[in-house]
Amino acid sequence: MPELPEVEVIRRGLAPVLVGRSFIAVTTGPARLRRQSSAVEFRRWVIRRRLQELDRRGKYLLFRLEGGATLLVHLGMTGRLLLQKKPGKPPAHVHLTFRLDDGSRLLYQDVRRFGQVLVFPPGERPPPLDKVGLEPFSPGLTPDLLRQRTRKRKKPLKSFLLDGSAVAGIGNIYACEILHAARLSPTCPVERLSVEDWARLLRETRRILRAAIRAGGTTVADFLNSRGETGLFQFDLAVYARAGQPCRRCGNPVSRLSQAGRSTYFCAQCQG
DNA sequence: AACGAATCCTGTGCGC
DNA sequence: TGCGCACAGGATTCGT
Repeated sequence: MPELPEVEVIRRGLAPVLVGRSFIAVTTGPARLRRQSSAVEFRRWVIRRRLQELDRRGKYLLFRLEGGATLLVHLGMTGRLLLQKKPGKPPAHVHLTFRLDDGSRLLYQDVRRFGQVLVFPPGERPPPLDKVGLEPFSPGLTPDLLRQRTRKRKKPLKSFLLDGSAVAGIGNIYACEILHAARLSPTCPVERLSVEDWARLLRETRRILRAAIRAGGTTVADFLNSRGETGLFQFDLAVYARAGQPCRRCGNPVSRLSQAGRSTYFCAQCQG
């Protein structure tokens, strides 16, 4: 479900409430996530540890705990982190419940169970982070670097954006929107892009991600922030899930094709 | 090495 | 109304 903007919206919602608090109990549900630490590991490294910082890398959330352990959360497709101020009837598909020292609860809910919740002891770098590319807002990410990294590579531009090894945090929705905004074809092999093309792509990437964060993320089906609220950026989407409807720039009907098993929405006129 | 495809899950919405 | 099928925002693993 959530891409970089949605994860960042969750981070910004949780950080002011959670930082400085400590976890006092953890409960695990009957069904396991794709990747999930054991209850014993959670108790050992998370319980009675104060939360010092809440960071984000790509689509990963990193809870930095007192003593140096890290709790890593990836929301997969349908994961949610929900904050319950007062104990109430928990919603369905809650797989983890963290109780806090002020009586509130942090729930991890995930219908499809594609998510990950893993704890890493102090000093251990979480392996999933090794494959995460540069942050889109990092000053080190430049058009020249992108041009260098894509020499003699024939991967279609859309797949390149999705795989996250160069630029982190972009998923299917924002890949489609960014390519449309930059007027670049999703099928174009990356080796054919000029430095000017990469500069435009990078500019539009930053503009769209920033706007989506400001709008509280995109809710197409499942996304809710930590307070259970939807985002608003779905009303600003130019192409995603709009096959057959007129392109907002030129009026041509939006096309749809399948790339690497995912739907790509684009305007054949604007993105030729 | 660098691609694409299949895979892990459940829920929803469509056509018949 | 019910059934089967396609599809859904991600990351990993496997085959070519």
